Amino acid sequence: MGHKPRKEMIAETRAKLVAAARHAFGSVGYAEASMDDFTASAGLTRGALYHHFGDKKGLLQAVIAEIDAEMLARLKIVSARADTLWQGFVDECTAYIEMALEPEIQRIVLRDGPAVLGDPSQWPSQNECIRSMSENLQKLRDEGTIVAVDPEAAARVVSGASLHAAQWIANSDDPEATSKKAVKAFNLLLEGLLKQGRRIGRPQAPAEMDKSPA
Amino acid sequence: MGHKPRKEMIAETRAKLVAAARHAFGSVGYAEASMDDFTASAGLTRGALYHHFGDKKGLLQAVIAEIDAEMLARLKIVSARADTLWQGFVDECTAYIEMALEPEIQRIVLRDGPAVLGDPSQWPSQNECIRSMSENLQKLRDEGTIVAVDPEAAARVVSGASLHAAQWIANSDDPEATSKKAVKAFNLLLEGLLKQGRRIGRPQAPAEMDKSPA
DNA sequence: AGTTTGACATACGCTCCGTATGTCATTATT
DNA sequence: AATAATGACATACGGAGCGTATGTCAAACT
Repeated sequence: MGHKPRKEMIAETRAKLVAAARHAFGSVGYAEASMDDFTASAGLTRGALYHHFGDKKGLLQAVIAEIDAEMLARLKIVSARADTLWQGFVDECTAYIEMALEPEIQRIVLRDGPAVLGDPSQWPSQNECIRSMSENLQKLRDEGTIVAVDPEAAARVVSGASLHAAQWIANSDDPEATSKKAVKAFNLLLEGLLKQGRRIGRPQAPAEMDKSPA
Repeated sequence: MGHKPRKEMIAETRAKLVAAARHAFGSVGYAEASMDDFTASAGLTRGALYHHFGDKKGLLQAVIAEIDAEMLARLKIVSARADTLWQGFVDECTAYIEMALEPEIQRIVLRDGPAVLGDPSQWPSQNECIRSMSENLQKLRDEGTIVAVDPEAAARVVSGASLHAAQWIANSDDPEATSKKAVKAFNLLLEGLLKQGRRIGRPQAPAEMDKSPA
């Protein structure tokens, strides 16, 4: 039985390192994660890490890139199966909030990432989720659903809002109740983007997710 | 010539440590700031630091509390001199964005703080700015200007939006242009909170800051 | 005056990171 | 096919930084 080809072994090593780091970063945080420890847990040493990723930051970048790609894929699925563009956009935002509730994403991508690598808007992965959101907003603008606004600008403030909503929910004593309040407030903000008259009347009671404008 | 009373000397020492740490954290970041270095720059040693603040995190907390207090004071001034509650709220948000552009605030409070101390919503200083914003929103709701929404929820998503707007602006190649786009998008979101009909008609051209509803 | 308290400095050990070097298998060369 | 060269890792070493344990000295107390 032949050994696996070289390329595969290398890819496997990289994958093992990324997986081990992802677990360590996600559970104890970047600063507390010992390189000796988590490389050992992958059956390797720091030698491999420095060889493949240059340094600890480089590995964090790789981990974030991986998570970011997964997030993007999930978001695409969500927005693709909506009936209208607006509904897809709203659904995508909601999904974004839900993803930001996951501890791994919150810790690695949303907290340690910016602290270690600087502002996400400068990342090479360019926060793919923002791009996706921008594209949707661009279409909504062309379609005439939302007012004239810079798509990227809107995408950034919206993602900021959803991100904080998620963090608030995640750290809340009663995530269920908090989630309802946060999502409602968030949806109100989103409606600020809609053109005059497209906004539907809202009952005072906790409303269902708004149906998209025809 | 008498030496200063004991209490004053101690307070002075604490202040010197906080000031030195604030400068170090703000310029090179929390992780890169050497305790030996910045305590020495204050004419002290780590002994004083551990005595007064327990550890490096404790000092970061003190620094953030100080900055937070300053931010709150500035925001109160801004909102106090507005003609209407809504205008005050909008002004306060704008001021929040502008403050978030300051490197020291951005780095210490918005990036390193959450990474080291966890989610700001759990901080003892409780993010005083959020509280202030919540109070304003509560009044706006009582007044009937905005729709029924949980004030804290709205405050959190709004601060998240403004924060990301600020980071985007701060790291932009052309802060002037980016600022215009970001603030416009942000103001649109804010209008989502207004009651039906209170929303003013918006021209397509980059609008001035909206005048408050009567 | 003697005792106690507490504000700070000094000293020590430990962990962790980055680099420099070594080793062995795979690939390229002739 | 034999040798050279590359590259994927492991090992070894040095340095920095942090936390703690201990020491010192002045101020407050009795």
